[in-house]
Amino acid sequence: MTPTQQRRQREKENLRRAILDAARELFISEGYDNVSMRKIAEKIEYSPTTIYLHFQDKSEILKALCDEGFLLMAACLEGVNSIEDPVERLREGGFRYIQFAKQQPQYYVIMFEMQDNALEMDMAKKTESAGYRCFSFMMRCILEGIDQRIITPSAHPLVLTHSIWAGVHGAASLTLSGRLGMLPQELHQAFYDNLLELSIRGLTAPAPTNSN
Amino acid sequence: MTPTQQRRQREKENLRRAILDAARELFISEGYDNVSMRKIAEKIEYSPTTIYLHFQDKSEILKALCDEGFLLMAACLEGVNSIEDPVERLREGGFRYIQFAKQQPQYYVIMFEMQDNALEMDMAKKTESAGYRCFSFMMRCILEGIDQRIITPSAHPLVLTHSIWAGVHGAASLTLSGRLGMLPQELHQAFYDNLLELSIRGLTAPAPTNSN
DNA sequence: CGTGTATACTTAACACTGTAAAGTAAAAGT
DNA sequence: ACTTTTACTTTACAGTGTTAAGTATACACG
Repeated sequence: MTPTQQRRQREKENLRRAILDAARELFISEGYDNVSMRKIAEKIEYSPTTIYLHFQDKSEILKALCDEGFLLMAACLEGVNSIEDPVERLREGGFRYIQFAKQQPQYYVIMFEMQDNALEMDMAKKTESAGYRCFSFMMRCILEGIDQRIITPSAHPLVLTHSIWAGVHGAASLTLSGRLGMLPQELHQAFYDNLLELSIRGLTAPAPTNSN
Repeated sequence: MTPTQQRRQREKENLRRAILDAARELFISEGYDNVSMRKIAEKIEYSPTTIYLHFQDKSEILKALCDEGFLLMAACLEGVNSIEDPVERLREGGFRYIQFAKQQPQYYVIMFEMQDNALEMDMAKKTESAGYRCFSFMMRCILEGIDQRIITPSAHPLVLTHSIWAGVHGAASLTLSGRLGMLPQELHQAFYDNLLELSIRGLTAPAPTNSN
């Protein structure tokens, strides 16, 4: 590849980066639907159609930002890897998960709510993706907990992990969609605490007596 | 009110009903964003602007449908009121909650995902709304469980109820947004079972030893 | 019965939207 | 110096939510 081609490609990547930055800021401050290609174009001082030379359509931009979000979250979660006890690590990870959703609400919405009819993501396949890293952080905690006989292996580890995930995601989702109206402000933190406490208590409780 | 006025009002309500029916079917089959006022109008064979004589704007239609959805769900949940044991009633209610989300995915999306920048809902205030009925179904189970000393009152009942809600909503939300890709199909039911089992085990486990 | 008013609805228009096709100007390769 | 490629823009289309103005019809009343 000639030096000129290298430079050209670099410039191309720069513009792609600029589009992503502009789009992220706009999506975050105005919401996906309220941002038009024209607005993004205006912000980067190019014509609207130029964007289509770098992204197939509007939802492709969203998808790229989604990946970015998972990268951020993965870094956030993996910050607690120093905690020895896998259960306490899981609890702290859960807190951070919810905290991430609250601190980066639009990122979280981008990652989980903005489907835009095309975001299948099939994380199962790209096991090296940031999204998978978030998930496997949780699963590692659970596997270690089972290994150390702190967590009761009452179901397949994948199932246990999804149960925990459902809890924290549910809390995040309810919070972000403003569905916590029936819970007084001063009980919100208690809610997150209790959710994780209940989940962990469920994980660590002795195996069910199976009395039915 | 004269008979003529009565008839007129009846006709008005009929048209309102027709708009709602058309919108629901379209929203459900094409997704909120892909349905235009013009499409709804075409379906009911009126001009687009006529709709504005019955609803302030597009999101008002969504809001009305949202209420309908909660009414459906409330009926669904309250169908298990015959179960004596409050904990088993809660478990079955949880199943039905998730089942409702899966059977009426677009209704569920209408109710929880389609925010449209204006759906505050402040359920706290309209305590007689169907949405509140769904919530209070869950809370009643928990209150009874505490009364009968089956459930440990480890936190404010509102907090406990929200924790349970977060779990089932999380499961529903992950399912509907296609985020269960890492979980093999044959483990999906196990996931729902386990989620409720964990939650209930958390609720019914003895009070934490508070050893820290 | 005839007339004026209120009601229900439509037409036309505005300012947007995402996106495709065609055109242009400059840089690169030969 | 000339041709081709590349990067970008202009123009245009078909669609959007919504508003303002216009129209026809059904009603209430003299």
